[in-house]
Amino acid sequence: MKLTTKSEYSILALIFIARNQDDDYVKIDQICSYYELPKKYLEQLVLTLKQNRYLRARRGAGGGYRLIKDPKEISIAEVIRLMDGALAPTESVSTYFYSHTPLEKENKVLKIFKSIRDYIADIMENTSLEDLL
Amino acid sequence: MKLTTKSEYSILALIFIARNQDDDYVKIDQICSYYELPKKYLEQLVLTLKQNRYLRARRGAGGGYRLIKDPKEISIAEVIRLMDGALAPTESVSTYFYSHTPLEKENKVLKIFKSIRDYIADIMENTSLEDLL
DNA sequence: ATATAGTCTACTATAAAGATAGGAAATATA
DNA sequence: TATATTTCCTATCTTTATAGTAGACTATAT
Repeated sequence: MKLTTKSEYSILALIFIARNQDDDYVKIDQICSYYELPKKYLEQLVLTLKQNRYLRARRGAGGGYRLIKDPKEISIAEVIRLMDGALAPTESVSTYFYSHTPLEKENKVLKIFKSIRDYIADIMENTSLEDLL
Repeated sequence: MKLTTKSEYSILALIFIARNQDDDYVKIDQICSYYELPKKYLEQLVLTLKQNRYLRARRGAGGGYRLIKDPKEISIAEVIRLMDGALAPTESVSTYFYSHTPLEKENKVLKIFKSIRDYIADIMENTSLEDLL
C-alpha cells in the first residue's frame, strides 16, 4: 500500500518546477539539490514527464524544464498512474490496471477495496498540482 | 498502492475458516483448492496467523485450523499490518511504520496522503472478519 | 570552442514477492 | 503398533520491481 519514489519524486519535481519557472527554465540540478535526490535517477523521471507532455525542455546552457500544462489541469492521479501504475489497493479492483486474483470470489472484500479505491481515486483526481503549491 | 498476496490470501483463509469451522477443523488443502492457492505458500501464511493467535491448529489426521478469536474482534487492518506492513500510501505518513522521505518538505502533499491514510485505516479498522462473511 | 544541460538506452544491485522443498512432530485410526 | 494424515519450521530459490549508475550523444548559450 505505498507509492514508489517514482511518483514521489515526480510530484516533488513538478511542484518545484511550478514554483520556480517564472524567471527561468528549472534545472534538474536545482531540484535535486533542494530535495536531495539522485540526479541521474530524477533525469529519467523528468524525461518521462516531458515525453508525456507535462513539461517542455530546453537543452544546453540556460536550459531546463518548464510546465506545458496549467498546474490546475494536472491531477496527482495522472502523475501517479503514469509513474507507478494502479491507484487501487489490489489489482482486481483497479479500473485502469485490471487483472484476476482469487479475491474475486469474495464479493464483500471486493466491495470494501473498491470503496477505498474510489475514495483514493476521487481525492487524487481532484487534487491538482496547483493545490500543492 | 497495492496489497501483496500475503494479506489477500490471509484474509481469504480467515474467511474460509470462519465459514467452515463449525463441523470440523479446516484443512489448508480445502482452502487452497477452493481459492486455487499454492499450498506450501499458504501454509506459511496460516502459520503466521496461528503464531499471532488468530488460529488454533490441530495436527495429524482430522486436523486443521479453527479461529481462536471471534470474527467480530478481528479487523482486516490488523491482518494487513501483520502480513504486509503499513497501510499508508507512503511510509512518511504511516503511524506504525514511519520513515523519512523527501516528501516531508511538502506539507500539502503530506496532508493529502495523511487524509488518505486516515480513511483507509478507518475503514479497515472498522471492518471485521464478520463483515466479510 | 567550450561549458552547460537535457536525451536516450543499457546496465546493475538490492530487496521484496511469491513461492517450493523437505524433514520433523503430532494425531487419528486400522 | 504401523500408517496415513496434517501441521510445523527452516532453508532455499526464482522472478520481478525498485532504485539507482553510466556513458555517449545532442542541442544551446556565450
